[in-house]
Amino acid sequence: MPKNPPSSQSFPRPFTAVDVVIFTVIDDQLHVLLVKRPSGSGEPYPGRWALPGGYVDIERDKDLQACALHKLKEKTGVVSPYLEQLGSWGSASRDPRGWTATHVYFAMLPHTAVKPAPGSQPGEMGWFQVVDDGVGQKLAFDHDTILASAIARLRGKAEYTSLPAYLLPDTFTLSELQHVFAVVLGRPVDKSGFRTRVLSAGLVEEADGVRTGQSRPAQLYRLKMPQQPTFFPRTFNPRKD
Amino acid sequence: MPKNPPSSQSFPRPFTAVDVVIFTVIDDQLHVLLVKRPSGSGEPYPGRWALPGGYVDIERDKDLQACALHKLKEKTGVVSPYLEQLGSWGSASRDPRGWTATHVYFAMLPHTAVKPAPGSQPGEMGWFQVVDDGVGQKLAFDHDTILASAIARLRGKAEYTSLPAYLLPDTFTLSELQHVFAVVLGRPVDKSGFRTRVLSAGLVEEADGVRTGQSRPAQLYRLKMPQQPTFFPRTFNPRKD
DNA sequence: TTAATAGTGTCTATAAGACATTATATG
DNA sequence: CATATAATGTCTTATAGACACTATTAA
Repeated sequence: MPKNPPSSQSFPRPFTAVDVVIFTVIDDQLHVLLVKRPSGSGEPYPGRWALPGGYVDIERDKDLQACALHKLKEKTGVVSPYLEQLGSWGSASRDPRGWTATHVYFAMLPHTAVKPAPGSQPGEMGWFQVVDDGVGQKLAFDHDTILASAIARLRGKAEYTSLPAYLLPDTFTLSELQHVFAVVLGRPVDKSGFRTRVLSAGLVEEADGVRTGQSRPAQLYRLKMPQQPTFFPRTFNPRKD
Repeated sequence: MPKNPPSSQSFPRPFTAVDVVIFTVIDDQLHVLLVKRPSGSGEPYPGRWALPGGYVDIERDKDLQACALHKLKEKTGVVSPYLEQLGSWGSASRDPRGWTATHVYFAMLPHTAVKPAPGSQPGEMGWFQVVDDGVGQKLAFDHDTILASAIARLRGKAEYTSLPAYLLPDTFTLSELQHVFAVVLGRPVDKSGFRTRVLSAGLVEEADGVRTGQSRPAQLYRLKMPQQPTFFPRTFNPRKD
């Protein structure tokens, strides 16, 4: 990062922001968390829904990921979610307040882990169902584009990694796991093939206990290595006839 | 990106930079372009090698990608390379001059396309062979980490996409294509399987002419859709015996 | 004619897709 | 016993891997 006014560095700097795309599954549907833009004067996109985020505070945030985790905890109470970087968007035109670059993170949570934020007003924040490549309404800034990119990433990675597993609580049955893959992929997933795939990849290990219901109880499992997603040797590849 | 001093926005802002990891193949080896840090007083990491890049100029650069393309053209003369975003790195500590976030791009070029930059001194810029996860020496800033991440991305994507094809000129033989995959993956690639894979994925189409040499001439091919990489239905998966 | 590389064919291994069958719980 | 879902089994198909074989050029 070379040649710029040595010692002074007084040239104008863009704004630096962090936004977080937070996914969860509610009632068997993929949802994303949005917050309402404030309506004060001078505020861009007043009243519009937007991804949770904000400017980097160089006093408080030691790095970008810490900033993202902070915003995530603020909105959901969740401390260690699955979090990966999605990308960054920066241009002169995306924010009327000036040249802004935002670093976007991508989080996945079981809905059971979310605690309503204590100090927040109802109506300022909400879970929106994901339909196709968005939430069916225009968002603030370029957040439509960013959200579409996050959805594409999630669906794409669901074809060859274990990502959707992070939408479930710590223990789950194989049927629940299969179901959350089907929800993310938007198509049915074959049971037998799915089980072989998951078990032979060493994605899960048995946990104590079973899930009881109206029928035969199901074995509980947990992720063997929750720190990082597992890569399957092949993508899902349904026959096209 | 909400709630901050309305109207004023006079809080301190991080520096915003763009760096570019530029890969090419020289003499059958993967190489990356590095530039030497200036040695003036107040300059961080004087004399060290670093990724080409620099601060975003909000007057000149309309967005991050334009900034990356500008830096790429400046160093190599190349105008439309394969370019994708790698990620961003930002923290209080990665640059002694202050809180800095850099947006890193990832480019791939045929070495034949590179024109020596007109105004640059020799010794200020060089192609370094990639060995394992770096270039065998400590780089400026956190550029070791960034470079390792870029190498991992390239090798990883070579397992299931056509990315390495962007290291070749417009037309190439299937043997040349197979060879550049072997160079990137760091292991031999079977000829027959590779050809079926490439041809049935519709990655390439025949171009006019053949490559002549000491033996049977080889058909030339070109990428069918150079705008975006092709995804193969499976990863490479050599038997482990 | 030989060397060298281009290009094809054959066989096997792996894992997914489709779908049928068996197992085990509740009511 | 009926029902529901868990769990497993069977058969087919797609594609990679290994490697042998044929084709076509130059020297």
